[in-house]
Amino acid sequence: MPELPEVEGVVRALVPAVEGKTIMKVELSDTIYASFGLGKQCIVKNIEPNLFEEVMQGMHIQKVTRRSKYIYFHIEKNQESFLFVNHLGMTGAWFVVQTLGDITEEKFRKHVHAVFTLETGELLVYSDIRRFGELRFIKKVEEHPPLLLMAPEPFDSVACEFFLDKCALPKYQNKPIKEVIMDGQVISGCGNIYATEALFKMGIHPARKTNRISKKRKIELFEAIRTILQESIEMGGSTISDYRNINGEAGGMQNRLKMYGKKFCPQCNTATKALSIGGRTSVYCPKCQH
DNA sequence: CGCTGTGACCGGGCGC
DNA sequence: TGCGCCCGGTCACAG
Repeated sequence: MPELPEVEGVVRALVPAVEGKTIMKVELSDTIYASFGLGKQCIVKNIEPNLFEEVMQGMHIQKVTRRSKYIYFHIEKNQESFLFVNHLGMTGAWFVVQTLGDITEEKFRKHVHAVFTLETGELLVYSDIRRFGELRFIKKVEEHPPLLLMAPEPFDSVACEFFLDKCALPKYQNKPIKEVIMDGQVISGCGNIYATEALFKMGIHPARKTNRISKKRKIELFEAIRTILQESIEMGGSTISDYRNINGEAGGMQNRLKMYGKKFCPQCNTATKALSIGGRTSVYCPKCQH
């Protein structure tokens, strides 16, 4: 499951591999075409697959950046600039290879959905096992309102204050803190893994009502989230199931996780508990987290 | 109008 | 072996 640190790793790998190159050709999977025929929009959103292939042809990739868990390809053709936005969903992955056979893992090779042939002859490949990811071609972010509603980047100087302000709103006050910190409109890029870790580090029960945490502790919690996101970026992200970096390598952060997916608390050895908060499994230590 | 709750999208993996 | 169900990030849409 790619969260912010994993997406950051993908972007850092994509930058030197594709920036400055031109897309000569795009081929989308039969699955994408078939879904469109059935009135669905598998992976490619808000545009007909054949039109997507056509419009992406000849696009020059100027920059690749990350915004929350989204990857922005800043592209340009005939002096006109566009945005090609990707979310990896649960199982999306990018590869830059000479041939599709260079993708070593079969499960990724089996689920290739978009192949961009670059001017160098290399293939920029998007693979997505569960197809929860999305590829979106837009002129500017305003075209897709959810992108405008995202909280500031957690490393942005205003992010903590933004978080505190959101917590004070009636709609968030009475919610479990874990649900609030995982809300992309409150904090950007903090998914289940890092929310679980930060709450454990802080000794806060995931179901604790947001307004039952002092401002001081909220600030400390925000700092804990920011710190763990930073640590994970430096470790190359967490490889829990299907996340791979662009070279097909796993990250190293999963070995440092203390609570996510654990059966016993690493501090007191008590059996962990799990409950569902906001529809997501939330693991915690009943003795260390209150 | 704003907020809340729910469904939809998927296939790997696991339990029975 | 085989089947059915669970999981999850995000958004659309219903209520």
